[in-house]
Amino acid sequence: MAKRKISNPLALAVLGCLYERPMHPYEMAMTLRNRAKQESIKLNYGSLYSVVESLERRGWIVSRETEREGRRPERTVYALTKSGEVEFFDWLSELLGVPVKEYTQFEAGLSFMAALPPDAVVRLLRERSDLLADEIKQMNEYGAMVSDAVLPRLFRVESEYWQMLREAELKWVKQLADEIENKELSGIDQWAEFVEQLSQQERSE
Amino acid sequence: MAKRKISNPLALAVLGCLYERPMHPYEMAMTLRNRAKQESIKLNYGSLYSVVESLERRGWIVSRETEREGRRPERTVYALTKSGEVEFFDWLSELLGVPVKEYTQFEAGLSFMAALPPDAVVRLLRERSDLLADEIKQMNEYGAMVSDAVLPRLFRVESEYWQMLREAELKWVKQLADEIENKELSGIDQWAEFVEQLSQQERSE
DNA sequence: CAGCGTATATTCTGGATCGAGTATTAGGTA
DNA sequence: TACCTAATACTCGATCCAGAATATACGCTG
Repeated sequence: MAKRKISNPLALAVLGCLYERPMHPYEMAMTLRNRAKQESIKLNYGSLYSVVESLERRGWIVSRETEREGRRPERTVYALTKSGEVEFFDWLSELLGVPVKEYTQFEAGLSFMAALPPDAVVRLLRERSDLLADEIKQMNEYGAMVSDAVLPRLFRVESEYWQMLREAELKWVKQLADEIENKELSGIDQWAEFVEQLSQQERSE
Repeated sequence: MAKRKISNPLALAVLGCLYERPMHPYEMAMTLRNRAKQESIKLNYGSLYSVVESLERRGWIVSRETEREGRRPERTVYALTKSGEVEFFDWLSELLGVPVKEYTQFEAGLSFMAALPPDAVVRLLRERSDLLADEIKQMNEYGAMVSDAVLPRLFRVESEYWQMLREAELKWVKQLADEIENKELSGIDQWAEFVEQLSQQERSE
């Protein structure tokens, strides 16, 4: 599984938009926004235009025409090519079929958790739990608002996935906080003195 | 919560290493490798040196001495400063206490799932399940090998977290595949014809 | 002891990425 | 009608970062 030459998920979104019909970049951005896809694919204008450029270099999309309405800025409309369609399906299949390791910020934090005193960690994990619970509540409220008639589940599985991950995390974080508090975590007895020792060090300005 | 000036998690790892004792960059890399932290924080040499440089520019670390053993390449030893220690704790606390949105590849794939025919999606999700199950099995075997005596749980919570996420995903992916297969997903009746329609389009070379 | 792979330690380069900036028009309002 | 804000559409520049390249030393094998 060699690394894809273009790996920014935003490029997949561009291919996905053009799979439906030709568009200019700003229109793709609007389309993604309207469908709430920017919740699952990071959209920023700088990246959008540079990604479109590199897709064109690869020959996966072609610029069709540059139109202008009135004296608004000129806009370039792009269309998907045959090879672009192949790449789209191929990439999409790989994303769905093959799990890859992703690095999360929280994981990085957990890696160095032991540098903080146990009680501070418990406090932070509780704070995280609360914020996660809020977020989940909001997602539920929003989800209840959007009925199947408006947007069938088919088009919002990605947000269900994300919500599921957050719920799983919430449960886990609560449990970890409890385990630390109840001193059930192996290594916890050395932890406090370990932290104490390290905090003695002198630092230059 | 303004964006951190240096946001690469590898920088946190550098601060974390130097919190223990002064080191040169290559030594940090080895330390992280030995503790299997590169499983949760992406480590690559190019980034390591550039991150160290920018930490120095910020004044969070200082270069102490450049030594050389024999005629091996010269190496620069860095130490944490007071402000670096402050940044380390501050950053670490934020990572643990405040959940942030992260964009995963799979989510991006799910966002455009509807572009593939239902049966293809089911096949891909089953493939993913199998691979996830393998991965989980391997993590379990590895975890059983590493006893608490060797490496207390305190120092491997990050891998437990990751494993938990994968297990949750596995369960969810299986369920989604079943729902599609049993046509329980709302919108599924239009799906097939929607795909059919789009696939009719002509593409330039 | 010549040769080869691996470990040590860092630098270099070009492409990716992000946020901020620019310019125009449309629409609302006081 | 002059002003303000929001929307439209894109561009620019600075930084970030991955991967490859470089250079030396060590240890093993035949």
